[in-house]
Amino acid sequence: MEIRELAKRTSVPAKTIRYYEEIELLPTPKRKPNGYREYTEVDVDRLKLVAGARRLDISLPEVKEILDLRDHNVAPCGVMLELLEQKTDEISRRIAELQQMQEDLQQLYSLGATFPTDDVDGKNCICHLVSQHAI
Amino acid sequence: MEIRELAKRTSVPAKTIRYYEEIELLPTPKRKPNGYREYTEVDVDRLKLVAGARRLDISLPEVKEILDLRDHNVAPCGVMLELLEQKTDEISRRIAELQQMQEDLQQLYSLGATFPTDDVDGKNCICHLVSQHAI
DNA sequence: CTTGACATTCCAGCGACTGGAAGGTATAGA
DNA sequence: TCTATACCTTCCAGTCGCTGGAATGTCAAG
Repeated sequence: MEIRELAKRTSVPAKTIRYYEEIELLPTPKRKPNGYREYTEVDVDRLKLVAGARRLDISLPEVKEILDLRDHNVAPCGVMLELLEQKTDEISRRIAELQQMQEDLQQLYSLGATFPTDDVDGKNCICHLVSQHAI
Repeated sequence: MEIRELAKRTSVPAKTIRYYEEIELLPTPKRKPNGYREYTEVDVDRLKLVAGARRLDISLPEVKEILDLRDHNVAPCGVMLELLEQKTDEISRRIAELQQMQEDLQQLYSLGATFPTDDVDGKNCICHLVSQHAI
């Protein structure tokens, strides 16, 4: 199949597929006589793994690690499990950060909404509150 | 004061201050006879606003918009309030996304943990589950 | 007189794409 | 046969918000 069909079957843009090839995440495919890339079901499987991992916020170097194991006939399942656990932790931390930020924003907003909105920069300005919003 | 003190008083690295100057977020400062940048309290205030806004995940172009209003003696409080509201929405959405991802990860993990970890790529592999993790 | 801690400029890289230009190819219809 | 279109190819540049590093200059202390 040509790049377009691979793109369609994996929901990965053709442009991104070429990029993955460039960074050696995908192997260089065979070419048709006209120079077009030609893919097989094996490529579909490989790219689906990449796409699934990306959806779980797994980085390209991490995906590459998994694929490299597979390419050397080593089962990557252990590493993948570790990775999923690690991502879970990272995302928990990120959620907590965002929730804190959410609180800060809402507090600033409700305080700022009580101020006049025509103070170019006195103390009665939401901007002043933002300036004071230190670590 | 020199760049190092401005950095210290705002917790913004000197490197970042020069970068902000380059993208015209901060005005080009006066120079001492030796060529060193020289800052005043006005610069401290301005940079504190930038730093506070950044901590609330407000983008540099958005901060620039605020500063441009102030530079033209227009009170930016209205725009700032809108921005805070908008950020709150964005972050809510982001949190929801991450929570969904968290669920997906945990589901995959608990299912994958019941599989053997030596399957190079049959169906009994966490990697296979990840591949199937479509949109 | 040297050491160290600053300062300056400029260039390059991160991550994960994405956009666009310039050109080649295949197919369908007028 | 011409042309429109919808692909394909390569290569270069840009996104965002910094950050690192090299090469060079300046200044104060010991």
